[in-house]
Amino acid sequence: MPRYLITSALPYINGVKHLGNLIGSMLPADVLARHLRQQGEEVLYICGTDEHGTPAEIAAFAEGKSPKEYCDEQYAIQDDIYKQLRISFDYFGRSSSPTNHQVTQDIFRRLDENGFIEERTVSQIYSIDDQRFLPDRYVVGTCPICGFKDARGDQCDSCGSLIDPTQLIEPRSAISGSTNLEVRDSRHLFLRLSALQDRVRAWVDQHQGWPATTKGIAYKWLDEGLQDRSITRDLAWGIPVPKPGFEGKVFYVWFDAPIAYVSMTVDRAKTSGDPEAWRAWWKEPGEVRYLQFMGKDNVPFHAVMWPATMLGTGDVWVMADQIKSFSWLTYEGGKFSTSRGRGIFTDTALTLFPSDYWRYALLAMVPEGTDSDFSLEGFAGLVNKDMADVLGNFVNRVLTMVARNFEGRVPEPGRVEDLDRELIAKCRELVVQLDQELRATNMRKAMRNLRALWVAGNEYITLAQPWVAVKNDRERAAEILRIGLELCYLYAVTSAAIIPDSSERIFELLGETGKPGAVSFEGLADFARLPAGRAVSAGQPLFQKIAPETVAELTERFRGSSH
RNA sequence: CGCGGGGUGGAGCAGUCUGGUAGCUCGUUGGGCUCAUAACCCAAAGGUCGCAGGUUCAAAUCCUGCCCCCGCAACCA
Repeated sequence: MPRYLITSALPYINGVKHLGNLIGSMLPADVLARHLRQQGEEVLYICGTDEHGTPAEIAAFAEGKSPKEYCDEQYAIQDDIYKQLRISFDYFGRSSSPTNHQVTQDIFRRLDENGFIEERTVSQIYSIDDQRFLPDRYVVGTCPICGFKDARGDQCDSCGSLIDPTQLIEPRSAISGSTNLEVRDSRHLFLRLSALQDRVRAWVDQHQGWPATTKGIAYKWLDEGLQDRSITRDLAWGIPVPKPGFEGKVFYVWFDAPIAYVSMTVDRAKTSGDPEAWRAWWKEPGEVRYLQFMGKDNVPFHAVMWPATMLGTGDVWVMADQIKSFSWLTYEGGKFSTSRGRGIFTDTALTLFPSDYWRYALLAMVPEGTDSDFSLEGFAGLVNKDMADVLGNFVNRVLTMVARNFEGRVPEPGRVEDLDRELIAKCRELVVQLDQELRATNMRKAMRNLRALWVAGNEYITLAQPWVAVKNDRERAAEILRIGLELCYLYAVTSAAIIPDSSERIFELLGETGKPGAVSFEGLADFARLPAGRAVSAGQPLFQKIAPETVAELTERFRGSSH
């Protein structure tokens, strides 16, 4: 039985992430991690913040802080949000940790020893007043083609032309606005991806089970031919390059970020008392099944660059078996935008509705394959219809009838009929399917399956008509309601990975002391979990509906500043 | 001719790789039920599968061309 290693693409440290970032990497990964643990599998789910690079340095500077201080604060904020969203990381680390410095430098040395590192001189814009080199996008000026005043150094946002920063008319620093710029030469180290291309392709060829998006992007890069890529930067905030002549330079964030998956595992091993425990996850390829989750923008790095890095070391590494990529979640038909305040971000989301509402709705609309659109109306529809009407109402109607007719206790088994047997057979089949879809990371299908289970329960109660039986056939009513309670138990267990809080709430109502997330699907549909006589409680409804006025108000509030 | 993804009943999506009665959720309409958060269950209506052409006994699915939308564009996370 393999061990399961799961990683979500590292969220960048700079600012709170939006709903699209959440559904595109962490939420599906969390569901898989929870589900596998629940089935008794050995799982390690790793994630953390990606902290290096120019944007972090500039954001820190803007707040008058050191990058370290800034990252410490931002890390705490993000960490707290993911806890509230019940993302069940086994470890949520940081790419700036001392361990990552060490691991990244070690891997670099191996690449260097193997001849995959090459020195080159590149010309870049240097800002004398900012005392730093400027990445292309941090140089702005007038577009030489269309005359747009605020064209960026890499591309003009107005006419779309690709430009070189040195072509800009009246170039200035995007950081300070200074026009005191010059072109300077700087020595950098390149990773010879061209020399690793064949190995990467051979590795990609071994993985036919990847989503079409992943394969498409990976082969696109390989078919165009991998270009050698600079892995160093003239920055202060990052991992120092351990090579004579490169003092004062750091690694490019995209070099050290994926390596941080390994480092974070090492950090976790250190804190757990067995410093060598990380090897079981990264050094024993045959024993581990490794699944990565990310938005499609991250695919080139996970399917091509990072594998090239690891293959280039010549060492044994666990590499991805599955690269599960997601498309974009648009917001009310357009893009989420931090600067325009358009869209809902995770911190705000948690102040509006409970975590489970977001988890359920986002997973039901997950952009698996094609882009999908988030609208508050759609969100409210899923919460109101699926959660409140179908699941919440089911639990409520069963518990209420038990409270009124059986003194709030689990009835003794009564007379069984064909209808019951059909329901049980159906549930058994759906539970097996749900397990299969979740393991295959088919989130949409899994969600449909889960909902089908809920509908099956409502259909059963409607046909069995316990409200009639309680009047004239008590033995039959007992069995129907006993099954109704068993269905509640089954719903708690099957939805534990999706909506963990609500799932636990159902267990509480059923008088269960354990956690639904610790109960495997094995034998779940036998309908014999609840002891007769057990007191259950008819509490408040599980979910509150979202009113149309609330939808209208929130739609207006998050529409953003311009159009 | 930059790259990738997409255009399927009112809305959001699956199906396209491996051609063969067009499927799911919501919404709408009708019926049932009345235990429950005016909830639940059943049924029906509604689509020339972006446009044009081609291959085939047969095309949403394969081929060619065109139109439109979204995202990305390698010192950008």
